[in-house]
Amino acid sequence: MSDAVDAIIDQWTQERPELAPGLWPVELLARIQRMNRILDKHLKAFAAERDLEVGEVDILFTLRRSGPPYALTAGALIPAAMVTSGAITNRIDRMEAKGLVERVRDGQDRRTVRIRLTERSIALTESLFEDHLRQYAELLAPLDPATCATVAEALRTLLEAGGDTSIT
Amino acid sequence: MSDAVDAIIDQWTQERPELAPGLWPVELLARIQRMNRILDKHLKAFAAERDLEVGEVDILFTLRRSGPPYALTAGALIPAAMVTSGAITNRIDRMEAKGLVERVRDGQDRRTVRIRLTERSIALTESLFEDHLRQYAELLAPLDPATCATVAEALRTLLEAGGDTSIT
DNA sequence: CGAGAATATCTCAACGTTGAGACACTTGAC
DNA sequence: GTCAAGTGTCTCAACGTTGAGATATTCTCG
Repeated sequence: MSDAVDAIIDQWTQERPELAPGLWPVELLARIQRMNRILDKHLKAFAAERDLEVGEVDILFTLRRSGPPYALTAGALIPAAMVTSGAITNRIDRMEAKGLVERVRDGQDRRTVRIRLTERSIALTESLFEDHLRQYAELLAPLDPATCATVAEALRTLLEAGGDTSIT
Repeated sequence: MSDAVDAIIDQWTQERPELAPGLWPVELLARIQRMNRILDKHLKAFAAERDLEVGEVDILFTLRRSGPPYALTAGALIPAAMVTSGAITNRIDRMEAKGLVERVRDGQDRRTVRIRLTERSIALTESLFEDHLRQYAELLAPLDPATCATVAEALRTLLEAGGDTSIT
C-alpha cells in the first residue's frame, strides 16, 4: 500500500538520498495535513447539506456544550473557534441574520456582548451534534479502537508540547 | 494531563451524558485539527523568516523533488498543492515576480506552461528543505520513534480509506 | 480537411479571514 | 471624582482562495 505521502518520500529519497534518514517526520506530519484536508471536506459537506458554514456549526456546538443558558461572550468564542476578533464579528453577524444566535448586551459590563443560542437553534443543534458524531465514527471506521486510542494519546502529547492550551 | 480536547469532551459529557460512548472519535479527529493549526503556525513562521509564503515553499519543494529539470506544468501543480487553478496562477505570478520560478511555454503543446525553478531558487531550496526537516523533527521530539511509526501507519490507513489519492 | 469535443491556463468577482486601529466602556490609582 | 490604563467588540482595507467562465490550443473522427 502506498499513498501520496509515500510518493513524496520516494521522490525525495531519489533526489536527496543522504537526507533519507531525516524524512520520517514527513510520514507523520504530511499525513496530518492531508487528513485535515479530508476532514475539512467532510465537515464542509456536512454543514452545506444543512445550509450552514463549518464555522457556524463550530459556534453552535461551542455554545451548546457550554451549558445553559447557551451563551458566551464574543471574547470567549475567539479562542474557542481559534480565529481573530474580526472573524467572530462576521460570523455572529451572519448567524444573527439567520436567526441562529442573538446578541445580548450585558447589564453589568456594557462592553461585553453575550452570544446566545435561540430556541430554534438549541433544538437544531441537538440532532446536528448526533449526526456529527455519526460522521466522525464513520471516518474512523477503518481503524480499530485500540489504534485510535494510541493515536489520540500521541496527538495529545504533541499538542501539549506544542503549546495548545486548554480553553474552557 | 488534560488538553483542550479533553475539556471539550468533558463539557459534552456533562451536557449530553447519553452521547458519551460516541465521543471517542472526537479525541482523535479534533486533535488532528488542532495539530494541523500548530503545524500551520510553525510553517508560516518558517516561511516568513525567509520572506516566503507557505504555499510558495510548497511549490519550491514540489518542483525540487520532481527532479531535473525542476519543472512541472501548472496543471500538475494543482493536485500537488491541493488548491484550485486560480490559486496556482496567483502563486506562480507572485513567485515569478520574486524570481523564484519562470514560466516556460512548451514547444510541443502551446497550451501548457512549465513552471521551472530558477538557478537561484534551486540553490535556495536545498538548504530550505534541510531546515524544514530539522523543524519537523523538533516538532516530533516529544514522541518516541515507535509511536511515530504507529501513528503514521494509522494515518495512512485513514487517508487511503478517505480517498486521498497518490499524485506523482 | 474541418467541426466539435477535450484540454490547459488565465481571468475575475465573491467570499472569509487577518490584524491593526477605532470606539465605548470599566477599573484602579491618586 | 478624575484621569489614565485596561478591556471587549467592531470596523475596514488587504490578502489569498474559490470556482465558474473565457480564451487558446490540440485532439478526434467523420
